[in-house]
Amino acid sequence: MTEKEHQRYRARAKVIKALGHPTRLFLVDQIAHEEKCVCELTQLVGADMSTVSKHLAILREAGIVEDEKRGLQVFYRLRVPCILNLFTCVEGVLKADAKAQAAAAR
Amino acid sequence: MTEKEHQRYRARAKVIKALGHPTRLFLVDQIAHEEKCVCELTQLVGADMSTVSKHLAILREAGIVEDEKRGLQVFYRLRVPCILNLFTCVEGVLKADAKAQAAAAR
DNA sequence: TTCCTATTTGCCATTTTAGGAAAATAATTT
DNA sequence: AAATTATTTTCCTAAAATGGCAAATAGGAA
Repeated sequence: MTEKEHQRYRARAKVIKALGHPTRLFLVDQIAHEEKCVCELTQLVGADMSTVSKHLAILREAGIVEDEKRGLQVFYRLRVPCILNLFTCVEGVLKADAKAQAAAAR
Repeated sequence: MTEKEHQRYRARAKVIKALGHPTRLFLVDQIAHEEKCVCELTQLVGADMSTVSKHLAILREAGIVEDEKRGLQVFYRLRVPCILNLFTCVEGVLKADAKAQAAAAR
């Protein structure tokens, strides 16, 4: 792997890694169809607001979501909708797992 | 987020997290179209074989790749081709980033 | 201004991840 | 059987990620 290649894979990995956390996946799902403020997301997640804020910051820095401040609140929305296709694929992996396990048990 | 939901998101995150590393993304790319043995992948990556083996194990445990031992060698291949679509989406994120940066600089 | 609310940031303890070196396994070859 | 090759596992250390609490920041309302 050349240095240039490595750099490219690092950039890609940063985006994917940002999605590699249960809470952040949940957040992406929550704002998939309509923007929501941190306060609402905090309630939905059920963790400290600072924790949720930091998760959102990671998604923002990865370029997956964008934010907009209106009054006191900050609203987050999905920036790249194709992310949702990813979920379909991941479900495919999990389904293949279930099938393989069933076959192994047979 | 209920416990059941959390469990579901954790399973999904495990799959995605497995992809969230430069070397593992590179490995997936390398075996995308034809299986390769650990020895060949080790040379391509340019790291310790034990390191590469461990990365492959993470991908296997996530259900993304599968392995087959033939003689002394172990060959790895992609198990879920839709993973490759993900790369397209990630490139989209990176491209959107570049565009936004260009706009901000203007 | 002062108070209140929403959000982010800094700090800290804990856990997880990464990667190399060496040892352990496994299948071939001599 | 002994030596060789490919791979995995174990051990260990360094680095990064997590998450809550408290403090800082920012905007709006009294």
